[in-house]
Amino acid sequence: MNVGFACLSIGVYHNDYKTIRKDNLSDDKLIEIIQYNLESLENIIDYNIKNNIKLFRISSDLIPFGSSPLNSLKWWEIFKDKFDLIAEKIKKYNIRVSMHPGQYTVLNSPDEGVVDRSIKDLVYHAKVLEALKTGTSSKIILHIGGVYGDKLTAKKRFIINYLQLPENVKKRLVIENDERSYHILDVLEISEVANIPVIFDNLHHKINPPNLNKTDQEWINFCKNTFKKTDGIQKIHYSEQDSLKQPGAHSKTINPESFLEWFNLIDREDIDIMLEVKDKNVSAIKIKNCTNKNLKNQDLENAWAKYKYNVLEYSPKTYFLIREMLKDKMNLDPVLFYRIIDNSFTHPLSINNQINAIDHVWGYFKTNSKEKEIYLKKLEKLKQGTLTVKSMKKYLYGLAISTKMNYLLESYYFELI
DNA sequence: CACCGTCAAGTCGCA
DNA sequence: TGCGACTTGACGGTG
Repeated sequence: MNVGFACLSIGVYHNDYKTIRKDNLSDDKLIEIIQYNLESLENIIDYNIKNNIKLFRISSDLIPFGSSPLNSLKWWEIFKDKFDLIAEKIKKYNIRVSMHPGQYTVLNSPDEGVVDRSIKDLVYHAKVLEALKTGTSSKIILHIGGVYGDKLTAKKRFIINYLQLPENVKKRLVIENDERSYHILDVLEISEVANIPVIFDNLHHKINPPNLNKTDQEWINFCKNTFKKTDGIQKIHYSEQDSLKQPGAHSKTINPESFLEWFNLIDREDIDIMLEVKDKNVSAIKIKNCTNKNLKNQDLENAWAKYKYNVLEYSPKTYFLIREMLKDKMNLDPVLFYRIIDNSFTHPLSINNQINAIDHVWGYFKTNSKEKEIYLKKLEKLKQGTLTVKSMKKYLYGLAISTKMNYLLESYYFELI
């Protein structure tokens, strides 16, 4: 089983995607942004290699206006060297990459203009995966689209438009059940006719199930049959509901107990699981550690190094508890480890604890007396309430960047929660 | 410097 | 009929 995450990662410097508004668009600006975004992609691929993550979704934002006439650049030629370099890494480390066009790519719309733009968008996605020299197991995941008051006709229109797609897109396209319109049976029916692999999404399924009483395991095994040899091993999406938000909203983090309970029922090892969750790579590593039968103490030490100042900020008590726990190298319990950490984030924040964490982080910087003076002044303002914790953390983040303090930059302290 | 509204894409549910 | 929700960074304007 491989587990992966989508698009962005926490604790990776320069991993974001820039874009541009129509009003101030120019080729020069586009080139500048694409260069930056490819750098981000390479940084995340490097992160995945370092952390042995074999499944990853590339953001559609990689090339701004990638499928619009507003971008007429031959970016795959202009940046061929960079694409080749990233392609080599993806191949060498056997990372399965995919892409997932957003909610505005609707292949079955009754509006021809929308369909036309959607086809162009799918072609753009295929072009990225081709520029990265990936095989046809690198998929483009698409939802069926709208219903327009007549689902049967809308389904037929999806199939007709699908059949008109260029061959290189068809080879990569897979379809997924959504939380509103097309449940897993709808998607399997379309698959049956058009011969398209199906991605099962557990949360969408929970919210929008067909009128047929089957377990997730049964549906996942039905979907398995839609994957041909050239499609690679079966891929599914796993996410959990954010209890405070509207149905379908992804949780901040994955709860290992919930995941394992579900995963044990699925009872499959020959499967790739894409996690859809706010904390991205953090949950991917968490699930990797919780399912690793050969877990080493060092794995949890590495995980702890990234979490520790977040935990300290919320609960010094938990901070010392985990430190004690990790001293016992014989009894590794990753599920308990993560339960305690995640539970600490439910503690109310207190300014004293936040300042305590800030002081610990400050301890990393070997600074001159002038810088120390600036820090102490800020600290005083913080205590008086005239400076926010957010501003202070931003200041420390700037210091971490300028002093290349990788230990801090790779931690979750500046980003999580 | 921080914060807020607007923009851009397509669909659907609700006044 | 038309607006808000969904998403997210850019950007212009305000405090």
